[in-house]
Amino acid sequence: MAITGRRPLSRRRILETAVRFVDREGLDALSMRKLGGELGVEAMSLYNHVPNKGALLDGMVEVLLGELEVPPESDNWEDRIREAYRRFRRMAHDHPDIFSLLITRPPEAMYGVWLAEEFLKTLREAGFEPRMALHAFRALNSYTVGYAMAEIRNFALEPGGSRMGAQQLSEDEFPRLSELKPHLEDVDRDAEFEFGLGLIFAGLRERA
Amino acid sequence: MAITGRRPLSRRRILETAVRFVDREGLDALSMRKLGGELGVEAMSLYNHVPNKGALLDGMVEVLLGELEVPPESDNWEDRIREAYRRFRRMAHDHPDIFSLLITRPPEAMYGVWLAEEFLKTLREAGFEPRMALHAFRALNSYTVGYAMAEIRNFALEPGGSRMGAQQLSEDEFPRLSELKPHLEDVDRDAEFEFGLGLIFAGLRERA
DNA sequence: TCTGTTGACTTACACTGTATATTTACCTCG
DNA sequence: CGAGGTAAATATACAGTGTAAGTCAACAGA
Repeated sequence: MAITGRRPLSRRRILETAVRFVDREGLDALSMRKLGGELGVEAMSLYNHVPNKGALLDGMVEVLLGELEVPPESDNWEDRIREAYRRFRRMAHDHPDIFSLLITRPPEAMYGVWLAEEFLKTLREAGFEPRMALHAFRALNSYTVGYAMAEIRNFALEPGGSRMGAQQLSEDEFPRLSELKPHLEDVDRDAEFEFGLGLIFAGLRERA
Repeated sequence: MAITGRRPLSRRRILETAVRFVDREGLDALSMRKLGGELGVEAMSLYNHVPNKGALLDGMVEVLLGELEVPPESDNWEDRIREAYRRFRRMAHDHPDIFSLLITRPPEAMYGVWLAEEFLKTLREAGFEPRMALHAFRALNSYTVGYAMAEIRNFALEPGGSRMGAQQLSEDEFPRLSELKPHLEDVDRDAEFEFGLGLIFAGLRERA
C-alpha cells in the first residue's frame, strides 16, 4: 500500500507541473484532465488546491516571476537594471507561452512588487525624481516586454519573420523591405535588444 | 419570401461582426455558435467562409490592421512616425482584446507589410542605414506594443495598477512604491507615452 | 426544364471547465 | 486498539466548445 501513495498533491506541485507541461506541449494543450493525468490524479482533484483554471494560469505566472532574481547591488545602476531586464527577457525565451500569459492576463494579485520596489529604489538612488523614475520604469518595461514578445512571435509583424521567404514580396512593390532582407537573417538579437535598451538609457541620461 | 432573405453571409461580414462582438462581450465570450447567432445563422455555416476558429481570429486582426492608415507624408519624419504609433496605440485602446490577439498569435500571413514598408521608407529617407532603420523600427515597435499592452492591463504589473489600493502595501516594506502612490493616479498617459517615444528618438538622433 | 453547385442546416462526437455527491485515507483522541 | 472527524481524491453529470460528415434547398447556366 505504501507504493500506491503517490507524492502528495499540492498547489506548488500542480503549478510547477503545469509550467513544465505548457513549456513542453503548449498552452492550448493544457486542460485540467491532462494536467491531472500528468500528476496521476483525476481532474477534479486539482480543485482542492486551485479554485479554477484562471487561478491556475495566474499561479503559473506567479511561479515564473518568483524565480526571477534581482541582480546584486552594483555601483553602476544602469548595468544593474540592464541585467534585470536581460533576465526578464531570458524568462520569455524559456517559457514563451507563459510569458504571453503574463502580459495578457489581468492579474489579481500584485505579482512583481519586489521587483518594482527594487527597481525604483535603484533609479531613485541614481538621482531620478519619483515621477521620472516611474516614467523610466514604464518605458523600459514596455520596451522589454514588446521586444521579447516580438521575438517569441519571431518578428512576425515584419516580412521575413517566421515563414515567408522573400520570394513573396516583390522587389519594386516593397523596395525598402527587400533591401533589408539580407540583414534580417544575421541580426544578433541579443545585441539588438541591448541596443534598444541603450537608446532609452541615452534618452534618460539627457534628462536625469 | 423576400423578407426571409437575410443580408448574405461573407467572410468580410463575419469578421466585422466578430470584431464588434468581441469589443462588446470580450474574447472569451466568442464562440462559433454565438457568432452564428449574431449573424442569424447556424454555427456551421461560418465554416463555408472561414476554415476554422484560428483563421477567424487571424481575420479579425487582419481587419483591424487594414483600418490602420499611414499618416500623410510630412517634412518632419519624426512627427510622421510618432503619428503612426499614436494610431497604433489608439487601435489598442479601441479593441483591447483583439490587440492582445495581434501580439499573441503567431500569424500566417504577413499582416503589416505596407505599414512596415512605409515606415522603413521614412527612416531611410531620414538618413538611416538599412540596418539601423531596422533596429529603430523594432525598438519603436517594441516600446509601443509594450506600452499599449500595459495600458490595457492597466499597468497591473505595478502596484496601484488596477485593483489594489495602497492599503495593501506597507510603507516601510515598499518605501519607493509608497512614495510613488500619489503620482500613480494623475499621470497623463498620452504624455507619458510620448515621453517614452521621445526617449527612443533622442537616442536615435545621437546615432543617426 | 434539367442539372450542378453553392451554401446553409442537422446531426453527431470528442473534449472542455466545473458543480455536486460520494468515497477513501489519514490523524487524533479515548 | 478502535471510533470519529476531516481533508482530499474520485465519480458522475451537465452545459458548452470546435468541427467532421451528411442532408437539403435555392439558385445558375445549359
